[in-house]
Amino acid sequence: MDTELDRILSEITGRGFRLTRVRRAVVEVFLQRGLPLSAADVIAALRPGNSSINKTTIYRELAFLEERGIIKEIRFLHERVKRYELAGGEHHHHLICVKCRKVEDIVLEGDLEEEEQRILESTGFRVLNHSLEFVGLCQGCR
Amino acid sequence: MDTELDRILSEITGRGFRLTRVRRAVVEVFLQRGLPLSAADVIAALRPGNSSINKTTIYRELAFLEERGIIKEIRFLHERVKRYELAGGEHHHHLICVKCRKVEDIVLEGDLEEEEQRILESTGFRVLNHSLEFVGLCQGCR
DNA sequence: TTGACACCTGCAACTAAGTTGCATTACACT
DNA sequence: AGTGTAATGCAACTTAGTTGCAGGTGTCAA
Repeated sequence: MDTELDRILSEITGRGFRLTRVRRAVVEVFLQRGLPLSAADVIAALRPGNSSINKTTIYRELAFLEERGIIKEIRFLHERVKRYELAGGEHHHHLICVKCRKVEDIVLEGDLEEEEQRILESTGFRVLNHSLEFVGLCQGCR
Repeated sequence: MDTELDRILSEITGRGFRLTRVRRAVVEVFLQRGLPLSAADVIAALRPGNSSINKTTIYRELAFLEERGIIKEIRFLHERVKRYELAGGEHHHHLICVKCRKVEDIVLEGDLEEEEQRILESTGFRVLNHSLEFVGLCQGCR
């Protein structure tokens, strides 16, 4: 876990960027939570220890980490807020419980490769990326 | 095409709701465009002929049509606005071109039934709904 | 055809999420 | 320790959508 933190931090410094108090804290929050977080989530997570963080800083930090490919943006259906999760893990999707709002990761068996190939052949559209999420009831809420 | 309009309008009146100027106009816009529209799109489409439509009315009308299952909400990755499209058509997904922003409908061959069954078995999560979109380059932009 | 009532509409003011400009602070390197 | 640039904080702004309320209009019954 901490090796993962070190890996990310040295990826940042290795490319000549500064390792600031806020930057380190934001990355740590993503590692601790392991789930998609909004700017508000990050701010709430940092508030207890660090009361003076500004929302502008967090928004800019999230943009910074996204541009460097350390986190990536995701949006959930029917939600207005941007969320981010750590990039670089295994390719997965999300299960979102409509009742308790819990989010789980899911790795599909057959991924969408064949569908994307078929789309290219039938329409000429070259898929670069897809977004897939499942909405329903988690085990506890059924 | 007009039979489809009639079908929707009589679905509205049949359930005891009024058929107003704005309501009819909004449904017509969705039928004409046949693609996901934001509130701003609808307003822009109605402005030429009908300069006095208010954005509040459009937002409320979209909520009305959604509650009655006539349109449904969709959100595209990296977009902040809500979009809606007519419900009731064949189950499909969207291809969104990153370059020209054009949107095409796509019907998948094998749909996600088996995956959803597998998810239920392995995690206990009952999928009610999914959202899937493909981002890439359309034939014209490649 | 008219009247009445509930639904619909428009306006203004508000909220939430995110963004921008600018002055100040603090990393990291010498 | 000093310096330059990246990072930060504050305030003001933007965009998308929402709410309260007063007034208007479609529909149904008489």
